[in-house]
Amino acid sequence: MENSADWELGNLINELMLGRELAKQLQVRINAPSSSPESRELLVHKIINSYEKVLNMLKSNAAVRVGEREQSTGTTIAMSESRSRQNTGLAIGMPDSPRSLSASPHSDDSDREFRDQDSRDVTRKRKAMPRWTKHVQVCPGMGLEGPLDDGFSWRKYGQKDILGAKHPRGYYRCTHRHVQGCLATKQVQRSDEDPTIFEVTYRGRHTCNQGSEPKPPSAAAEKPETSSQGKHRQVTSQPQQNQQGILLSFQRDLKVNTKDLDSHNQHFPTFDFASTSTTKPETHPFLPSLTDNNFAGDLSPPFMTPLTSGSDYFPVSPTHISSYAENQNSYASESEFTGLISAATSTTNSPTVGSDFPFSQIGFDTNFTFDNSRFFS
DNA sequence: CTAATTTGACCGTT
DNA sequence: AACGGTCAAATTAG
Repeated sequence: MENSADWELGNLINELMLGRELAKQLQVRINAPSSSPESRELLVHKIINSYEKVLNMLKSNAAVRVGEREQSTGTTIAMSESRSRQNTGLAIGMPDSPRSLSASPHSDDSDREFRDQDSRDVTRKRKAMPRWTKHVQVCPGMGLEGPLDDGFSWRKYGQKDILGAKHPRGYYRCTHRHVQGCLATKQVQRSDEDPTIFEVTYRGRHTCNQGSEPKPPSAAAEKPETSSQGKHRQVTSQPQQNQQGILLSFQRDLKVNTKDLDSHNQHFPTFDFASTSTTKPETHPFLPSLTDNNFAGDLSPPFMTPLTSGSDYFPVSPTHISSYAENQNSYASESEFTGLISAATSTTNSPTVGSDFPFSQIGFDTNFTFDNSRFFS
């Protein structure tokens, strides 16, 4: 954790220096009557942005700390996902209103009375469960395989249209829930702005021993969205790799999520999850390294494994941060926290980091976080 | 046949 | 009342 802290500190300093620089420029222009009001305005804008970035960093940092503290005292907090409702304007117009015309003659109103306490119980337990979100990005080119194969077997138990979200959210629970009482659960939601990104919210930790029953490596995929006709199968997967392996691939694939940034994403045509087969092995034809995707299956909340350890929040928001800032504020007010991780299936194309990363000029070290083993001190 | 998914209904929370 | 999460009957896949 210290490294990421270092990194954040570095960013803070960089950002502050940038702000100072901008302020100086502004000072110069103020004294120079020749400068246009527009340029001054722009500078002011930049300065404000700079401030906001810094504040966001600090806030999220504080949130992490609070989270850790609460975790260690036994009260778990819910780390909620962020729904960035702000659109950068380039969303693809995917006409999906999954079910609107369903008037199936299928009423089920059975006796739910005796189920009541039980379900209440369950939900209460649920509530106390840790929850963390990770952003997973699939690689457009490779299309078929879902990135969401995280090393566990999930069974879909529901899908819901979420208010304001363009895509429905899929609900999954551990396949072995009833056999082993594993209460792990996850939700998968495709990002609005960038369909290659999925927000995967995990909840609860796997208590099942998935590793004991190895399945052949599968390139199975999930397709959170269901077109009412297309059937799909979903995920089943092999046991976890050892942590080191995970760590390595994680390290390699880690990306900073700059959600609001990529308004320039070219959206590939179809992104057809539907065609993915499932439970069966099917090693991926051209992507032997597929298993790299499995890194964070049981990446449990910060307190469980070093990998996520609170450092998974990268409040990096380049140039336009307006919407981001807004979200940040709402986290703060709700005292919630979002871990944002964008992990790509391929290192080869990473639209997010790099070119437009603002700090790069000041020497941004891509190895910043996950190269140390003492996350938890 | 068994197992997984789909999908409307139910229920707790906000 | 609306929303999000879950349940479970019906359906589909293997």
